[in-house]
Amino acid sequence: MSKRVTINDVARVAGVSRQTVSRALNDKGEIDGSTKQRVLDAARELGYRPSRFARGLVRQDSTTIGLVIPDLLNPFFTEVAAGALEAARARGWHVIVYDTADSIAEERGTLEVVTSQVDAVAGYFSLDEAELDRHLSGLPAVLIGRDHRMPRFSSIRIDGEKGVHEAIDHLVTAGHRRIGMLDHAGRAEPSLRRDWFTDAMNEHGLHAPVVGNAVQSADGGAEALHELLGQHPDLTAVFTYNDIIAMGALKAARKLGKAVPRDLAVIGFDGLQLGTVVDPALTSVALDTRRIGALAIEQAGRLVAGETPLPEEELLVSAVLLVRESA
Amino acid sequence: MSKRVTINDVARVAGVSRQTVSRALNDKGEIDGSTKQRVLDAARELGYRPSRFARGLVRQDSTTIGLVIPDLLNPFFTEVAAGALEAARARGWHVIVYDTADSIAEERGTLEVVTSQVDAVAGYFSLDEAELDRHLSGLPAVLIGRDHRMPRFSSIRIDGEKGVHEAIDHLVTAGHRRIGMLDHAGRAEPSLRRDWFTDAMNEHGLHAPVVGNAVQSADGGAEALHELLGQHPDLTAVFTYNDIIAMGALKAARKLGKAVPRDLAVIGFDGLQLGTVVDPALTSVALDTRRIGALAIEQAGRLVAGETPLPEEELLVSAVLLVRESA
DNA sequence: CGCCAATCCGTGAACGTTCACGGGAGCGTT
DNA sequence: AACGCTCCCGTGAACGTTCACGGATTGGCG
Repeated sequence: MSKRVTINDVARVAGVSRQTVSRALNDKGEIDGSTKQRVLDAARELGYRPSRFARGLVRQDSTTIGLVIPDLLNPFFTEVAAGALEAARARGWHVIVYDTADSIAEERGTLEVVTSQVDAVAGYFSLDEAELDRHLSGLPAVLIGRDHRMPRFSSIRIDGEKGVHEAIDHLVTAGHRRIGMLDHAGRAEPSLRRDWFTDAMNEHGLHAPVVGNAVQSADGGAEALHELLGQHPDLTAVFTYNDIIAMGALKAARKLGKAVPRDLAVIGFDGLQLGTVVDPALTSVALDTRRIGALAIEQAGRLVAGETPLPEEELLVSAVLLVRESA
Repeated sequence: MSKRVTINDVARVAGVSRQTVSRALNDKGEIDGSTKQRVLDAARELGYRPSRFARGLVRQDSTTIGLVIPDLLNPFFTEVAAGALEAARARGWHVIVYDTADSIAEERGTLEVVTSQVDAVAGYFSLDEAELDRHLSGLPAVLIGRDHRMPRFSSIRIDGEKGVHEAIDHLVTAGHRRIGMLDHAGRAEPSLRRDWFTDAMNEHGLHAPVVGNAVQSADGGAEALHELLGQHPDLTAVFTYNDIIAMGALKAARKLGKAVPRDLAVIGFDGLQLGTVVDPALTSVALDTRRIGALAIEQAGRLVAGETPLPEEELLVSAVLLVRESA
């Protein structure tokens, strides 16, 4: 548990002053070549590493942003995170990733600790704004996929309406009439995506869409499709809450002896890269996931830097139909 | 670009001293209930947030570890990262994630910047130890999946030998004799996994194993299988460098009209959760990915905290055959 | 009334670095 | 010889917080 080696130790060993050591290490000018080398040698000798705290304290740059994600193992969030990391790297910012494990308790715990570690936070939150505000105590925050009422927040909006309409158009054009949906079983109320689906169906004069609920996993999707087809064997197409569920459905369909897309068309939501590894490749209402992550980071960074934030209309990510093989 | 609001501002507004503000915010004792409330109100009013730098400077706790990963979109590394995040959260440590985008240049850039932001680093590096050491300048480092020679490093060793032997045993028992491998095409030299494969084959008296090279992606795996089967149509089984490649191979096999595992058995490496969403579910030589990440973080954290590091034998992660459906 | 303890609060110092400024040495110019 | 310029280096201050200590006020008790 030895004391930390400081810049003064290096200075003493090299026979110079603090400032000269600082100059040597930061490649500032105003220093002789030979003394610079001497300082560098001394630093290496002593195993000196500058304290990031002391350094951060005096120069105000160095921004790090907290990225809060419900579940890194969910490929959707992985892609968002990847986009965020890329954007941050381009700007020289740092990202601390927090995985809340889909748990409210963990989310609270994360919020508790995050304020003292980052300059701003972005991500997926499920707490209401009042509680968020209370925990964050003034920390700039960017909410993804969710609108804000308090002006202190910023948000990245996801618009899937157009994409879902395209998907249903695509199915109807191909002759489908009996189209079901696999919503997710997580929250109490039906999802926004389900609303888009219902609207799109109504627009084609197709009513009473059949809906099943799936846990957010491939197995959940498989089970839900089983159940749904058990009740409504005449369905010729299904739209799912997301790609994970769709991939489960794909597998279940094959087990049931249904060829995709001939006997059953499947359209997912998210447009994951992963959709290409299954057979047939998944047709999906695609979101630009990397862009979502990049926008979130960009906005968060601007908020802390005091730059002019991105305008509302640029914070919108729209989905489009990505036709592959499953429909 | 207003000045930062400091603890002194809060103190002035609340009509107390710095120290009292500090006490109020950190739930220390020795403070009257009413003044504490007054301070808290003032802090909220002003939007005060303590500087993490100043705080970190004076109290020496708060460790953050850098996690360096070649490609977060690769599900294998995602699982490792998830394990790392979980372990870090349990310990109250923070993790800054760096994605080097599979590029040496980015890896160098990351190393350049990482030393000033974290207390230790863990992850996958492709630079040689000498250069690593030069860039890291004394920063504790844990190498994953790779042995170290310099005692200053620590490493998480991956042993796949037993698992690969199990895999080949499994195939041979099922009657397979003509078994090929899809190695990865990245580095110059053949992989360790290929060595294990060759050894296992030799043990069964099966020589001259046929090997193809695949880019690390599903498409790469598909292409490589095409090519391999083109040259050696009599193969009845393939072992692949990893699951991603295997999933591509799976898809390619189906396109070629080969049923898996009847006409062609496929065994991957990694044991990704993802292997269950494809059909048939992927048989694989499985690694405990979460444990890899957790061990890396644990060891890195111990190094910075000065705790006794984990002994060599605990830093070993062994692979075992995970039989699902594709073989 | 005097004393002690408990409770609450404030003041200097320290953490380790960079910034702003100043100063000395050496050399050339007038 | 005086001056100015360039090059190199050092000293005080500042960043914002917590720690260690000491002081003031109050209440209780003999």
